[in-house]
Parts: sequence; structure tokens; C-alpha cells
Amino acid sequence: MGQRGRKKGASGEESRALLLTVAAKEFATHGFYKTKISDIVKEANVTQPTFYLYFQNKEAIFQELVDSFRDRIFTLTKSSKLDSDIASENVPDKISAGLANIFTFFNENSDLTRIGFFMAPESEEIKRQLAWQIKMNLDSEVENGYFLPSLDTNLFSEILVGAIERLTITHLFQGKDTPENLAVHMVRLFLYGVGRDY
Amino acid sequence: MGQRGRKKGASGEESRALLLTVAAKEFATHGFYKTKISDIVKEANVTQPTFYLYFQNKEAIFQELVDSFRDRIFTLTKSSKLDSDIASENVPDKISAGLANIFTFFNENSDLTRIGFFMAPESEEIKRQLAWQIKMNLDSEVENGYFLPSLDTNLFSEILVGAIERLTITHLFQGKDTPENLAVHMVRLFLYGVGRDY
Amino acid sequence: MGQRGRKKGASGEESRALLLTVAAKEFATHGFYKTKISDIVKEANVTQPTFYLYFQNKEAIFQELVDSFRDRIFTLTKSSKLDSDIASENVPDKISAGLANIFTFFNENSDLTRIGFFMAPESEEIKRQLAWQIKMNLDSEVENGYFLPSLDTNLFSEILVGAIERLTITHLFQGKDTPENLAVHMVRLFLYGVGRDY
Amino acid sequence: MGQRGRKKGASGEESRALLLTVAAKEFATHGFYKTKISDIVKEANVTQPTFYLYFQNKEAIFQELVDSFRDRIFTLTKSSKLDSDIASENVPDKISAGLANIFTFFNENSDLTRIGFFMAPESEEIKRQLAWQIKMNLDSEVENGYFLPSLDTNLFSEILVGAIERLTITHLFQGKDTPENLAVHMVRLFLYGVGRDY
DNA sequence: AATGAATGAGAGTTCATTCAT
DNA sequence: TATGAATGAACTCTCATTCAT
Repeated sequence: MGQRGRKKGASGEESRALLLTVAAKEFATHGFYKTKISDIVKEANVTQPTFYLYFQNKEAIFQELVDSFRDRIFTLTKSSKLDSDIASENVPDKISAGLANIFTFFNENSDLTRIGFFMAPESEEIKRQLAWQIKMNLDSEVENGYFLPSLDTNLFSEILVGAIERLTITHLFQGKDTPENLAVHMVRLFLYGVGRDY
Repeated sequence: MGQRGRKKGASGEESRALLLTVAAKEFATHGFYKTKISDIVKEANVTQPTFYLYFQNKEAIFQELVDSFRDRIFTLTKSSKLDSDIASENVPDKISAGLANIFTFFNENSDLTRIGFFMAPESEEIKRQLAWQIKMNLDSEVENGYFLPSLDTNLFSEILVGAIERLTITHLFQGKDTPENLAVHMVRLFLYGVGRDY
Repeated sequence: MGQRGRKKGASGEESRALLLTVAAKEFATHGFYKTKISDIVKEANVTQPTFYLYFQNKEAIFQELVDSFRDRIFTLTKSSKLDSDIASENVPDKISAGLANIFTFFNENSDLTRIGFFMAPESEEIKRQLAWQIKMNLDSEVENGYFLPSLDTNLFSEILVGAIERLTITHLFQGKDTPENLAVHMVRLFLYGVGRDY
Repeated sequence: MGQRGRKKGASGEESRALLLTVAAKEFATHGFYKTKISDIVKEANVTQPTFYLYFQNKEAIFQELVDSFRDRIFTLTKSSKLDSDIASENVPDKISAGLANIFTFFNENSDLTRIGFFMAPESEEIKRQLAWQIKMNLDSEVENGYFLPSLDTNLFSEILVGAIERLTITHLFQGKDTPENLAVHMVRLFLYGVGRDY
């Protein structure tokens, strides 16, 4: 019979992890309300009580996914702060690399991203925190003379988040562009603008 | 007898309109799933069967709100196409005016906007259509030499939508900025970029 | 078809009252936990949601029955306080009459009594309140010289409640004795004791 | 290897006894339905399957506790039958001693008593058997001339059980009175009554 | 003697929706 | 035009109980 149908004797952690993965996919695909516990457990090949062995309720597993997303995205972005002694000519590349990291993370964790960035009640809050981190970066870059002091970093950081969000959905998740490409495009656009000699 | 038993001062159309308004507020505040028909009718001071007198079901009234948003935003944006004989130096102002129109519409219809732009399953599609309209504008502006041909209008239009979306939530709906201000800021930023002499 | 099967159009209060009656019987017969909402509604010929139209949940309907019992038994006993100008030789009859009232009430509301006096978590409390009322009566009777001051009214009132409780179950509810008979017996026993000339 | 993997110091009988004790406490405190097997085993520091090693199911362990109570209370009361050659003047003391024995047993086995005397479905039956034993005693005492033949021993025995029951809960279990005190009080009251010269 | 992991069976509750009037 | 009353159809969650080791 081999592995097929193995149920008894599976390690608890395995079941838990499986449920998390499956739930992420279901939530990402159908949203919180249309996703039923019965769907999740069916997909994970366990029964409903098993679900409650590992998670308090439907909210709890969703929350765990959201928290996981939040933790990871913040860990990621915290590390991308520019060093203050960086050479001016390298700034764009550095920024671009930071953006690429975000896009890459989103790309490799699309279910989690859909959940934490687009469906959770806390999505707004998460985006705002991300914007705030970006703003902090921008502020210190202004201080270091990389950007003009007239730059409204508050507004700009929000715009950047909006751009990231939109490109993630329309280009990244559609497979139309690589993380690196998107990052480069974004940087170029924002650094030099679209204008010319008006 | 006529008026006997009629809800005081409520013609059929009035009830219907009231339900739509109330529903918009409820949906915008609590989302589709957490909004119960019983909440809507309570707030509108009618009974549940009355609701079904005017709307086929919960989806239908939501859809009607979404459609209304979609229609109005497209009517609005369709009109803001730049004329091809516009003087170069006026382009920024024109673009800015178009943006301001959108922000104003969002601001004056925040419930509807929340529903159609942020909660509906079709929100994605609506944004994409908005992006497409913007792209069409951009393309013709490139053709007219306002912008460099190297501009990736596809990507840029998505970024603009992302920026609009984010600023709407974080600045406009919070009352931090007027539609006009936001429009001007955005245009300046995108036209000239944030960069300097790298 | 006549009345048979009439469902739509029944008055709400009727349904509610019916549910209360049926629930009382079910609870009294099977206890709180073994009584299922599905049993109650089946017996009342309505569906489960109808139950929730009138009661918040299973606890609530049980509580309502308990409260009803509590209110009625207290109203009843409050009225049976002896007047202070009563003639000594009439005291036994008066007391007997008061007891008979209680037994009669229990007899005519046996389901409610089983619930409020024997099954509810508050049964203890209810009995204690009943005992307290009896004690108050006894105290004033001691003061008026009907009873010896050496009487421990506290203990005695509890004993009376115990006697009432037990006779209700073993004699009254079994139909072995009438309320009046039980009352008379009890009074005789407690007034004169069982002893003789030890 | 022997001891390997064995729960430290726990022989089978020990685990079983522990489970019984813990279960008694849980049942006595929370009642049958609110007591979960998971609670019992948690408190006893064993796992659920271990529980089923010693007891067939939830009912079985509860029943065992009830039976234990029943056996012991009957053994106890059987022994307290008055000898027929006892001197009249000693009868009250003898009766008092019998009552004190019961109260003492209840006091020392309060969990068991709560279960067997107040919560079990058989509680009624147990009380009735106790009443019957008391009645037998009373009957023979009537026969021996200790009590008047007019005494309704059937009713009286039930009243005694009711008194015992109530005092157990309100005085004994509250620590307000010792078993002996309660016994003496009860005997005095029932022998001589509360009355005077009506 | 003991356990980690799992489940069968069902209970309560909710909500959109519809009769009958 | 409107409503009081009722329901079909789910869905989440719980608990006693058992397998495989």
C-alpha cells in the first residue's frame, strides 16, 4: 500500500504544516468567507476535528497566515535600509535591489501575499507600516543629500506602496515581468520622471 | 382609500433609493459578508420582504452599487482625454485636472468607491479598465510628443492607478489632502521624478 | 384541511408560548443537556430557525423558565406572611394554608418546578431564598410568641425546605397525596413532633 | 528493561485510583455534562487512551462513583438499626448517633456525596432506598412502642431524608455545623416539635 | 502500561430568502 | 406597497472515543 492513505502515525507538525499550506491556497483563491473548513480539510485529506486539533478556529489559522506574512515582509524590508556611506551613483541600484527583494518575496509567496497584502482586515495596516518603513528610508536619504529636501516623503512612500501593490497583481502575479525588471522600471520612472522639457 | 397602510411618505422609488444608500454605507463599512440584509433593512426602517420587493437578492444590490460606480467612473474618465491640439505647456495642468476629477468623484462618493474600487470581486477588472483608459491617453500623448516614446505606458498606467488607489485611502479619505492638492502633487512627482544629478 | 398543519399566519406570541411549554416539558423530562433544540422544535411543529426567532439560545429559554418559576414562587410566598394580630389557635391553620399554596403551585406547575427547583444551577439559590423567606416568617412568629425563642429558625427553615422538596417529589408528583393533606401532615409533625414521654 | 517508559511510580492500579479521585472532584464540581474526559485526564496527568484502559467510557466511571456511594451509604445505614431491647431513654441518643454517622460519612466524602446524592440520575432511587431503610427502622420502633402508632412513618422518613439532604448542603458542606451538632438538632426538633400549648 | 494522532457523529446557530396576508 | 412569521441549507465547532505503535 505504501505511503498511500497513510493517516495514523503522521507527525503532528506535518499535519499542521499541511493544513497551513492548503489553507493559504484556499484563502488566497476564494477569500476568507467562501473558504470553508470542510474545503481545507478535504484538500488536506484529514477530517474536521483534526483541523481543530491544530487551530482554534477559522479566524486563528487565517490570522496565523497573516502574521506570518507580516513578520516576513518586515524582516525583509528592515534589512534593506541603505547604508549612509554609500556612493551616490550606487543609490539607484541599491534601491532597485531592495524593491526586487520585495517583489521576489511576493512572487515566491503569492498565496501568503494575496492574503496578507490584499485580503486581510489588517492589510491596510500592513501597507501603512511598509509605507512608513519606506518613508524612513527616504527621509534618511534626503538627509544624506540623495534626494531633494522638497520631496514629500510621506506622500511618495504611499505612492510607492501603491505602485508595488498594483504591479504585483498586474505584472508579477501574471508572470509578465520578473521581480528585477519591475524593480528597475520602477526606479527609473520615479527617479527621472516621465517628463521632458515642458 | 389609497394611502391607507402606506409607509408614511415612502413611495416605492424612495424606499428603493433609501435601501441603496443604506446598503452602500453598510457594505462600505463592514464588507459584503459581514453586512446582513437584516442590518440594512433595520437601518432603512423597512422589513426584509420589502427588501426583496426591490432587489432580487443580496448579490443583486451589491452588484447594482458596483455597476453604478463603474459606470460613473468610466463616464468621468472618458471625458478627460486630452485634446490633440493642446499646447505643451498646458499638458500638466490638464492632466492634473483629470486626476483631480477622479479624486473629487471618489471623495464625494466614498462609500461607492470603497465598494467598487476596494471590495468588489470586479475591483480588479475596474482598475484594469481604468488603467487601460489611462494608457490610451498616455499613448496618444506619446504620439503627440508630450512624452518620450520610451515610456512604458502599460506599466506606467498601472503605477498611476496604484498611486491613485493608495492616496485615496491614506490621504483623501482621511481628509489629509484635497483632491486638487493630491492631483498636483502626483503630477509633479511623475513628471519630474525625485532624482537629481546622478 | 382546517387547523391541521397551520403554520404560516400563526401569531408570534402563540409560537413563543408553545415553545416555552414544550421546552418546559422536555427539560423537565430529560434535563438540560439531553434536551436538544431539535427535540423541542419537533414537538412544537416548527423548524429550528423559528426557535431562534424567539429565544437567543438554548440557555436563554431555560433561563426564562427558571426565572418564571422563581418569580412566581416568590410572589406566592411573599403573600403568605402571617399577620401579627392573628389568634394563636389559628396559627397552625394559617401555616398549613401557606404550605398548601406552595404545594398547589408546585403541583399545577410540575414541569416548571422540576426545572427551577431541581435542575437549574440556581436551584440552590432559589431554595435558599425560599428558606430565608420562611425564616423571616418564623422569626416574626417567634417574636409574637407563637414559637419558643429557643427555636433555631435558620436551621428549621432549611429543614422545612428539605421536607417540602422531598414530599413534592415522592408524594405530590406521584399523586399519592393532595397539597392540603401534605401541608396538614407537615404542620402536625413539626408542631408536635413524633415523640412522647421520654 | 522493565521500568523503561513506565510512568514514574505509577502502577496500573494507582492510575486507576487517581482517575477515580480526580473524576469525582471534577464531576462534583462541574456536573456530569460539563466534565470532559480531557479535563479529567489533564488533571490526572495521563492521556485520553489511558483513561479508556481503565474505564469503558464516561458513563462507566461516573457509574462506578455512584455505585461506590450507594454501597457505602447502605452499608452504613444498615448497621444503625436500633436493637429492640434498647432502653427508652436511650433511643434519642441512638437515633442521633445514627444520623451523625450519616452526616460524618457525607462530610468525609463530599465529592462522592454530591455525585451520588445530588447529581446522579439514580439519586432519587438512592434517596428512596435510604428513606425506606429509615422507614423500616421507624416501623420497628413504633412496634416497640418508642413512637406513637399514629406516626405516618412513610411520610416521616421522606421528610427526614429531605432534612438530611438540605442540611448537608446548607450547613454541613458549608462548614457551619458539625455532623454531631446537626444530628442532635434534628433529633430534638423532630422529637418534640416546635409547638407549645396551642 | 501508555501515547500521539486521528475521527464519527452530532449539536447549536446563522442567514438569505419566501409564504400568506 | 408592505409585513409578520417562518424556513432550507449550511457551517463552525465539540466531544467521546479509537487506531497504530
